[in-house]
Amino acid sequence: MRIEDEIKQPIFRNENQKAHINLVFTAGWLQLRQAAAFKPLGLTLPQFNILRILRGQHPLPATVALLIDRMLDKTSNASRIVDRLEEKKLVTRTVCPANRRAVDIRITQAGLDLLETIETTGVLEHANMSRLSEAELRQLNHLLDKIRSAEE
Amino acid sequence: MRIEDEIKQPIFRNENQKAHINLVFTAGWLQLRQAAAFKPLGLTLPQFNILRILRGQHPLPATVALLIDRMLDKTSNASRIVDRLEEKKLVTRTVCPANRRAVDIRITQAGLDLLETIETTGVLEHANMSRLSEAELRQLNHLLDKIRSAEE
DNA sequence: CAACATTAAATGTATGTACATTATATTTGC
DNA sequence: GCAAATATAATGTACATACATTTAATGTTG
Repeated sequence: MRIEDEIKQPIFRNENQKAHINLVFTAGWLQLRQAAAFKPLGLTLPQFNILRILRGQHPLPATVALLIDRMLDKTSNASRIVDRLEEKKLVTRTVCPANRRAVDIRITQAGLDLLETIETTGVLEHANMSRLSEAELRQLNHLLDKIRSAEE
Repeated sequence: MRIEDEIKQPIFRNENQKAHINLVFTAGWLQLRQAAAFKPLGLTLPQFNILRILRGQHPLPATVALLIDRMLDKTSNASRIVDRLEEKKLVTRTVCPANRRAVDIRITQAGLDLLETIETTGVLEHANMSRLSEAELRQLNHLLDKIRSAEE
C-alpha cells in the first residue's frame, strides 16, 4: 500500500516530507512485525538485540558500556534491559574482578538456546525485506547512508 | 558514515539484514534530531504530530478515534498525548454534544502559533532529508512502499 | 422497553526511551 | 598518599509504546 493510503494523507508538502514520513512509518512497520514475532517467546526487540550482542562476545563477557556502544539506540537504558534478561535467566551479571566499577554480563545456555530457536524456526520470516531484490537492497543502503551524511 | 561504522558491526549476514538495520537506524537518527529540535519548545514528536492533525481539521474538532486513524503509530495512546497538550493549553477537550461517548478535541490559538513558529524558524532544518535529490527521494519512496507490499 | 452488544475514550500495567542525578570505584595530580 | 577528577553502572522521572481492561453512552433486538 502506498504511504498516502496507509496514513490517509493524500497530499504531502513535497517529496522530501513524503519520504521522511514513509521512512519513519516503514521502520515502525518492520519493528512492529518483529516485536509480534518475539511476543510468544516473551522477548522484546531491545532484549533480543542485547542477547545477540552478548552471543557475539560469548564466551567472553560484555560490560554495560560495550552494550551501549553496539546498540542501535544509544540512549536506551541497557541496565534495565539487562535487568529483565537476568530475571528470565537468559544472562548473568557479576562484578568484574579486574575493575569493580564494571559488570560482566554473559549470555546463559538458555539465552543461546532461545536465539537458536528464533533463528531456526523462522519466526522472523515475515519481518524482513525479502520483497526487495539484491540490487534494490544495495540501492536502499546507499540512499539511507546518504541521508545521514548531512553535517553533524 | 556507513552503517557498518555507525554501529561498529563490520559484517552483516546479508544485504537484507544490513538494509533492515540501516532502515531502523536511519529512522531513529531522523527522529532523534527532530525531537532535539522540539525540545526547547517543550514539545515531543508525538505531541507535534497530533497538533498537526488537529490543525488539518481546524476549525472543526477531531475525536480520539480520528487522531488514531491519522497517526503514524496506531498503537500509541492518543488519550494521554492529548492530556499533555491540554495541560499546556495547546488543545481543548469538550464532550461531543451529538455523541456523548466521543470527545471533541480542538487546537487553540496558542497551538496554531506554536506550529507556525516551528515551521517559520526552521528548527527542523537539520532533521530532514535534503541531502537526497528529487529523483533519489522518489526512488526511496518506491523502495519503502515495496518493502511493505509483503503479504499481510 | 429491557437485556445485550457495540462503540468511544480512559485507565492500568509492563516495558522502553531520553536525559539527569547518584553511588562507587578507579585514576590522576599535587 | 590523599583530594579532586573521571569512569562505570544504577537509579529517578517524565513521556511514549503496546496491549488489556474498565467505564460510560449508544445501538440493537426480542
